[in-house]
Amino acid sequence: MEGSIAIDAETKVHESPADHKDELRLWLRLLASTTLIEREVRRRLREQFGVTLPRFDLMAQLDRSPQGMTLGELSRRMMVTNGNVTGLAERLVTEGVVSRRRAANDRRAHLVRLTDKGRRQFRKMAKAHERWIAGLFAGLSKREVDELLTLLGKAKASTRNAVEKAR
Amino acid sequence: MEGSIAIDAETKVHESPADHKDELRLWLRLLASTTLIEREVRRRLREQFGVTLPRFDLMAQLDRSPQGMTLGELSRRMMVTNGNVTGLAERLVTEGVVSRRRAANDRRAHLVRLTDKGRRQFRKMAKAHERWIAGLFAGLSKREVDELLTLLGKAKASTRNAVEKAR
DNA sequence: GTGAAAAGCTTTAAGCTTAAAATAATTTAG
DNA sequence: CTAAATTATTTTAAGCTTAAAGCTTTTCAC
Repeated sequence: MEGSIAIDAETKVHESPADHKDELRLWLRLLASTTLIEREVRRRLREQFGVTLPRFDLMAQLDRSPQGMTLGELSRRMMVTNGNVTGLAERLVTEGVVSRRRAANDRRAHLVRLTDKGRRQFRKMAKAHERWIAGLFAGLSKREVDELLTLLGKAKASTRNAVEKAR
Repeated sequence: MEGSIAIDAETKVHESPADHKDELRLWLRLLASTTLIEREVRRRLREQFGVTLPRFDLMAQLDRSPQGMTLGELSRRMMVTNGNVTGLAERLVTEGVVSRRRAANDRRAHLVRLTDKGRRQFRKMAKAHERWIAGLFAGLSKREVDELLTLLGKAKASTRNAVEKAR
């Protein structure tokens, strides 16, 4: 059984440009799942807290670093460009939820961190956010959540590896 | 077996604000995986074809509908707002890869479709795109790809269900 | 048929995001 | 020590994206 399947797959590879439909479907489904959740989270953050997702994300990073973080580190963790973080942080400073000052040792770098107000606001939002996410995944068993975690971990590793090689 | 697990879960809910860390980790990992792939695809589309991801996405939808599609249908399939599609389509019409005309029966609606030039361009990009995706997932076995497809299908269903209820 | 509601689309204003180029400070090579 | 390379960040221009408000056309209830 398994043998014949493998042979079929091999045969296909040789008789025509390999078909990668399953991988393509996987990518489309991954993207759709993410978009669906992201859209809902965005909506609730706006309606219930009047905040945007990027701002919430930035605050979430800072919440884990009480001592603050440089803009560069923020942009790496958020997987967005430097310029993006510059503008986002600026708006959050204006709002008074983030503070910003020069780094002690390196005069190029700037440290940002949550203000007390920012931390209070974030903690409140984070609690709701965690409940929302649990609710959105409520149709999955604990086992399925674990499997997804594992498989997505592999997918991430595979992607990183391929991206690495492509350079 | 199932009973005891259910009781544990219940107990947790009562003794402390339920902890949903695994679901949260799952969401963060899902988002990270998607972002990683999306960033790479975006980069290659730009470098190798001088096209943006949203434009590629729009063309991909149209490629499946030779008879054309209304802007509303496009926006639903792409999971973006109407206004977004209006602008995107406009730029693609200017480029000459998409055509646009009033619908025959409904004078509110506009049908867009790929021009011959657009279709040729898209097909070329789509081939490369399919290879890229296969390459990014090359570290996964066929079995793992299938499992991910299944689990993500469940995740999508779970999300849709939760979003539905929340209204 | 007529008025109200819904559907399809566009416009607007604001904010997000990127790539690329520029500036300034630090590190490294020789 | 000095020139070159690297690092941290900002700026710019272009495009993407959204929510909300508005316009036009169609559908629905009566």
